[in-house]
Amino acid sequence: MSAGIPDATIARLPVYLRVLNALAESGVETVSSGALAQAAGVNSAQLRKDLSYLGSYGTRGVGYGVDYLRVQIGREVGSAHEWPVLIVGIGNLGTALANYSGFYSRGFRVVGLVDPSPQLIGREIHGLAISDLVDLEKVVRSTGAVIAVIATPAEAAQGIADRLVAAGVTSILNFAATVLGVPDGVTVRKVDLGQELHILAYHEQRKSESAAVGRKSESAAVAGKTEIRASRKGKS
Amino acid sequence: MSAGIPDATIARLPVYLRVLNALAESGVETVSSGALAQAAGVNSAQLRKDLSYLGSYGTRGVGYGVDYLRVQIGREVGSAHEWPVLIVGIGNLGTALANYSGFYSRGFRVVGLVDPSPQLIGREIHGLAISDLVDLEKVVRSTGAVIAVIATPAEAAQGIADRLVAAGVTSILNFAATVLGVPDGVTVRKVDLGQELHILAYHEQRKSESAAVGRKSESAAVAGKTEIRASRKGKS
DNA sequence: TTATGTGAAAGCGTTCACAGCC
DNA sequence: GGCTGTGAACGCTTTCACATAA
Repeated sequence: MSAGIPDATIARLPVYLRVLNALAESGVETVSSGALAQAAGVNSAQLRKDLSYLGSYGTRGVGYGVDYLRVQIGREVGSAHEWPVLIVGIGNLGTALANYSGFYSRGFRVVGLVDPSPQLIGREIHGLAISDLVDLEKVVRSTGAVIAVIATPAEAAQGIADRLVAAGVTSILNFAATVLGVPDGVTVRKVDLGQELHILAYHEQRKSESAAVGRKSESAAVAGKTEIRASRKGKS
Repeated sequence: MSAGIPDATIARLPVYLRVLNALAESGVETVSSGALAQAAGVNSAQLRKDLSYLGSYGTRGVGYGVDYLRVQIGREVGSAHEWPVLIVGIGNLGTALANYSGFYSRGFRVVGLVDPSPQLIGREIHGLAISDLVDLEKVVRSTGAVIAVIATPAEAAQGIADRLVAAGVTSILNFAATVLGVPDGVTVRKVDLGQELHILAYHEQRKSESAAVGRKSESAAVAGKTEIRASRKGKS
């Protein structure tokens, strides 16, 4: 069954898929959960549990068939479905997103670029012309996009979100530094580029603090959980 | 005490700070947890719990002093500390990050930009010239940066990470689509721009599936957890 | 014997609900 | 009376540990 897969797992599936693709290119035919997990940077139990949500695609005592698993994950990841995506705000970030090849390989198609700047309107990125912000609703309707990315300044974000929702968009990825209010039934995910850096800085500070303590009393610092290893994303 | 604040809380503090700054500008002197929480897009209990990690800075029956709370959060968020940050890979994403004002307001200073492209070397962003990748170690040492951002293609990321670590960097924010191996004591956080979009698409698919079911049997769809509301970030 | 698949335990983070203080 | 601060409950995620199957 493919019902109720946790968000955390959904987020990792594309990573597994990328590793599997690399393995397939190297001619590897079978892979164990341990090897796959290491390549993907996760615990092997986690990998097995993640895959178990999709079904039992491994062989006990052997491992997973690389090609078979690629197909299975691919189905879930949505190579099946091609999602048209609209990007609003074609500054540096919006341009980076429009150029981002990672979207394409996951089944996303950037079908619309919107910006209010006269210097940008009409310019093309990968053959797609930037539309005027005043035509936002028109672009949403003509492309049929239900997923949109907001990469505008914070001040503009709420107004654009309102217009997107009114035009039929039901999922928004928000890069603007503001909290968006949307009606029920619309999903918003917020990405804050500063946030991640901020968490790093916090740990960095704690590292240097405990190092300072360590100089005073060696044992105390090393005890009480050293736990400063390479960490992965929490995320959600 | 400021020991062991959860990552999730650390990630939200800057949001609170931004809201408080806006309130202060509007001349508001006191704010309740409910009002602040709403503006920040979180549950009021969550906000109170988050603030309780910093200390007891509110007044029961009254609320929080806007200015006082700004100072307290500001201390924790690191306006105290100015973090020099290095960005490697000045493509669209790297440029977007170099221009991102959100870093500055959180106490980060972009002190180095590095790229191998001859077309980019020497160009300036906000008065900071792009250095040659071959001088990476030199830049790390001269700037004293311990935090670096990797915004390069996936193939280059691991090699650059190795060089950064060897040069003394201990925290890396990785935008490249690859898992970085680093020694103990070095922290890596990975940001995958496709991942967030991917989670949105998964929910979008489930929305349309349950809508289809809804057309067949109205009650079944609405029962069993409608739970499609505006969601926030899971973080990690 | 080997490696998967999965209940059970542990760990985190969020939310509830109310005691405590102004 | 009102709002903060927080123990307890809840839910989601990760990890352990082992039964299960090749």
